Amino acid sequence: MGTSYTKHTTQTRERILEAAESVFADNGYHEALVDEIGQRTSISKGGLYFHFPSKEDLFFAVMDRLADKLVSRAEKAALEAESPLRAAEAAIDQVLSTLSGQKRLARLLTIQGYTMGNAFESKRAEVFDRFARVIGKHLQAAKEAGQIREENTHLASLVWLGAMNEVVVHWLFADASSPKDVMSDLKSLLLASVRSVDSKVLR
Amino acid sequence: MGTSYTKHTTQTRERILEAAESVFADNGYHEALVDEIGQRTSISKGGLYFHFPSKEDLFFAVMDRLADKLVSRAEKAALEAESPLRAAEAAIDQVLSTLSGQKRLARLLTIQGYTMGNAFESKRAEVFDRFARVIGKHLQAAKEAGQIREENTHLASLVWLGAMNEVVVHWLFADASSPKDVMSDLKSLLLASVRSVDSKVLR
DNA sequence: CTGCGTAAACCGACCAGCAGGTCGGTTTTG
DNA sequence: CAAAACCGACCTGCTGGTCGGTTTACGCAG
Repeated sequence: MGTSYTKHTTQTRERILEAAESVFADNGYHEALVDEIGQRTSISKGGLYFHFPSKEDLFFAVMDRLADKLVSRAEKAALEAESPLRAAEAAIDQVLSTLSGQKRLARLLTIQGYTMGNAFESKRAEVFDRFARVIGKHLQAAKEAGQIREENTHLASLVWLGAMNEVVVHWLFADASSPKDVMSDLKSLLLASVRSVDSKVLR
Repeated sequence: MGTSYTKHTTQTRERILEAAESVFADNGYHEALVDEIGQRTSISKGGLYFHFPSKEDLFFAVMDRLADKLVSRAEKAALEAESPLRAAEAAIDQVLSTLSGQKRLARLLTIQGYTMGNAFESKRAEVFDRFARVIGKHLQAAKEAGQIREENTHLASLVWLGAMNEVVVHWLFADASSPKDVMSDLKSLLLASVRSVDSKVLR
């Protein structure tokens, strides 16, 4: 129960979301054509609109699904860490290495997400906030455990998130080394930004 | 010499750029109407298209102009600093406090800039790279002066830039405290990320 | 100073085509 | 057989760009 969707419907929705994800990732919101999603799915436009009321809603659904996947991955990775600070580290590690292998997703999340105009603003905020919260939660714990110096863990989580984002974007644009390759450097920078001066031993 | 534009033409161009900037900032690329730029300028569409070959070019020109302004401000501020690290600090300080007072510009630079779709990708890269380079230059100098620990100054500059960006975006979305108010916290985070462990005295 | 011719600057009604969305009808499912 | 799922030709609003024509600016000759 819970949902009253039939199995078939759910499957189809999933198929559509999958295709839509790749189309949006390739083209960005505006340049993505509903008809192309139709083609890649072998579902007619009418069929598509039976499942989603509008292109916009479809896009939102795609983003939500994506965020769900990544956030849960990150949180799962964080669970296995042996200290709060390590957990925060593991979270960004997970996200970054996932994106490293999937340029398309990375594009969708960092760049294409914006291509919608004002309507997307709140959505973008929502998705990024979810990530920020994951990081922030662990940083807060790290602070309480005395692992870090920084007081303003919320700000610190923004910094971490922003740094990740920029590294990914730079990789996408300048196709520089993949995020995975700079991971260790990046992590030491971010750790240094919050770590208490005398806690090198701790970690 | 140099340019063969008449004074009149230059003035008009400037007027158009000004109006376009605000229209784009308010609505993002796609939702911005050329006609509205016309209205705010009291210049007909034909007149607009006499000065700029397309909406896209106009947008690019706006972004370039904006980047010019900010970058030169940042570099000027950096000149007056007494050490490379301070210079880097001054640069981000300048940018952040400028944007603090102008939400519109901030939007244009951080969010709306993306709303173009694929065509804008390289432009975005260009603009952000200019900022990254300014920061990177001073960080590099700081490294050579032994002020910082971090080896990878290029990565560090991305981190700084990304952090700034995210702080601004978060401010815009969640209308949290203005960047100016978190400046000092932010700066200590960023400084900590690169500073050599025993250089507290130095700065 | 005046008139004039040329080119720059500007006008605004019109065009075109794209793509999101609709809808009456058909097929599938249970 | 009813409802859900799907089809795809068609419609329509929107907006960037065009273009023939008008006005303004300006150098120059009379």
